[in-house]
Amino acid sequence: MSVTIKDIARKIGINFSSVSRALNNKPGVSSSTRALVIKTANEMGYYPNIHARGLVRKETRTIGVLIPEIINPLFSELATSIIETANENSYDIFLCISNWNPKKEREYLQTLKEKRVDGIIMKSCDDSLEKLSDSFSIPIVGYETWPKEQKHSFVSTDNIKGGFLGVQHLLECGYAKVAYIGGVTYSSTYNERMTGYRRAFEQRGISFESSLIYSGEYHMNSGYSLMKELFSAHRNVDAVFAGNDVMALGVLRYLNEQGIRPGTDVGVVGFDNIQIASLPQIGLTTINQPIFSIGRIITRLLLEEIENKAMHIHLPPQKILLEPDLMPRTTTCARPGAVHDTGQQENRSEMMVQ
Amino acid sequence: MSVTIKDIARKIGINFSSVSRALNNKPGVSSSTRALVIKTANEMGYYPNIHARGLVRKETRTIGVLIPEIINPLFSELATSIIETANENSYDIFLCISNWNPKKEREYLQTLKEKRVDGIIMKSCDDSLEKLSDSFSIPIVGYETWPKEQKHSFVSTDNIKGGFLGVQHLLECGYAKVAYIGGVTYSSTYNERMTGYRRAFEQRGISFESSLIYSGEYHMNSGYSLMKELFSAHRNVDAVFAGNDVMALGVLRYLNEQGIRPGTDVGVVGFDNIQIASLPQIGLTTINQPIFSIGRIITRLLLEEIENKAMHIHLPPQKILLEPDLMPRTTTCARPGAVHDTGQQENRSEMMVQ
DNA sequence: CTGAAAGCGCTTACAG
DNA sequence: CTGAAAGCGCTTACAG
Repeated sequence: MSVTIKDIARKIGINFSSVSRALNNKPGVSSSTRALVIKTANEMGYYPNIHARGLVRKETRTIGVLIPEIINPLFSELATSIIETANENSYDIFLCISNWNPKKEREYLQTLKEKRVDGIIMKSCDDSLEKLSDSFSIPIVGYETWPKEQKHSFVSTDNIKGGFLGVQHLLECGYAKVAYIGGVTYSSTYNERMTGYRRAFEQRGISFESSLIYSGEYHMNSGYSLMKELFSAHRNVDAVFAGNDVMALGVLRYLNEQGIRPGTDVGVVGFDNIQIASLPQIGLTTINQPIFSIGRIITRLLLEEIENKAMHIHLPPQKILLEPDLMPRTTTCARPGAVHDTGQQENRSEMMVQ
Repeated sequence: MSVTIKDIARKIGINFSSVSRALNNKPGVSSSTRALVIKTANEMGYYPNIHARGLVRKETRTIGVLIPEIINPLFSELATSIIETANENSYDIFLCISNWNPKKEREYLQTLKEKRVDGIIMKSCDDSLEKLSDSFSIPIVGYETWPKEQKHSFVSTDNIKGGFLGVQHLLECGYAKVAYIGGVTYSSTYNERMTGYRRAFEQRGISFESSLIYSGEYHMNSGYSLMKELFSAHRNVDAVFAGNDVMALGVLRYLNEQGIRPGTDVGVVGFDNIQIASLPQIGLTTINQPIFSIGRIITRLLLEEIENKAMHIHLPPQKILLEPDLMPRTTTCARPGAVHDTGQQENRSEMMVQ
């Protein structure tokens, strides 16, 4: 079928181990036979069998990436960034999509072990990994979610602070009844962003109403229907902190259908700062995650750990928290009687500056 | 390091070939030893080494997916659909992003060969594959772009018809000066969609102006700057057929900045029908590609070819062309004096119905 | 510099 | 039903 080093060796009339040495730039071959081997290999259309090589070298130059989805631009940007960084270091990517399904996540983790990837980058959608990861000799770096007992490094935006910044902004704008429309309850982001939400209230000495806290899924349709639900129960809500940008788009869609103006009538803040959020027609105020940096940092961290492991160096796991930023746009604006500076940078024309 | 079948065999005191048979549900082991093997394997935390297995079975249960990017929702939706279908058939995915770079594309193709993937799904960003694919014994199914000499199956939306539908719609709406702001010139989609553009003019007996044809990249920023360029050269242009939705978003952004109303002042039609296009704030008229079906069809076709190859069945390559659909929204509308039915379904309130 | 051998972890005919 | 052997395609000490 395919050409092997034995085929090449037979053709030239030398031992196949010399072919291997020649092809891998190892010492121990005369430059003349080396040249001949390379020439013949090209002529015969030879390319190495990575599995055979991996079997003896015990590395695959492949890293597994396990994320909940790829449709949300946050994750496609993360994946792009990871792939780029990995490729620069001649690693390839195995992509697994858990679809926010903890069971599927565990199955994939198993597959990645069997595929003998050199390392894993993952965003767990629950904490089920806690037990599983015990049996892991493969380096893993996590994004966002990580179990309490931290056995592996992970990188995340500071979700608590992000939630705090978003809700603080809404309160400073002068919105009075601020709801939280969060994503999946068993995800760490749901809880951390809610903690931020609470702290913003605490800081102002206001108590928040737990009846204004909703949860669903990190999808647009979920944002849409939760907003509908919220409004039919609490007509006087005048601001929403959404679990992420995609959900916020669903919220905006509902408001649009109802003829409710975002910003002026109801303030909306998202999370992630996906590209679409900055489109002038959308103008979604949101919390920025430096997702491209996150991808690079995670990948570099993982590659370091892979190298360290190969050299039998064991370093304690790292925890890297990145700063979120408030991106004020047109879905929030200062309201009559607002007391604080809103930090607004991209003002809408009708906005009141004090 | 890891547990192997030899470790298990040694522990139980049997030959490792029996362990293999037991673990793979092959006949030739007593049910009692089979049970013991499975139990012991679990206790020892055994999982098979896929590379060793692949080496002898000559399959990897992995398919390579080589696409230009993943940020454009069209491609993340395609990837999602491919991954789902592949997983249902217990295949995993190797993801490669060429970044619209023909050189990188060729390198990746090489990598995929070395990784011994069982098959490849690819969207080529140029026709360079024409030579390369000669040396291919791996089944490949293409999306969109394919070389003239068709040696492999491929699946595509009918881009010519799509271009035709979009521009026909603009002309029927009554727009007079319709520009084409296309993507990468060396991509097949650029050319096919332009062919559709031309045919729509021909059908009406109008000649089109080649000075209104622009090309750039399939990104938002490119749409933005090409629109700027177009407008500074031809102020009287009143409609744009964009190379894809992402470019159309850039066009809309520019119009928005200039205070030009899409639809009323300048008609805009995109291509792809990515989710965002249907947001009420965007309301982008576009050509739908049934991208989820495309992903399923491509993957199934590839899996069939992989099976056929294993059974030494050789079938001629297939060419599957899917129907595009016009999705009329608010970035186009019938203008005073328009002669034909526009087929508009989601009318904007100001729209004139005749 | 070159060849012969062992071995990576598995599967699969082949004997018994 | 079980064991011993060959082999998948490669790398890498070990002799010469």
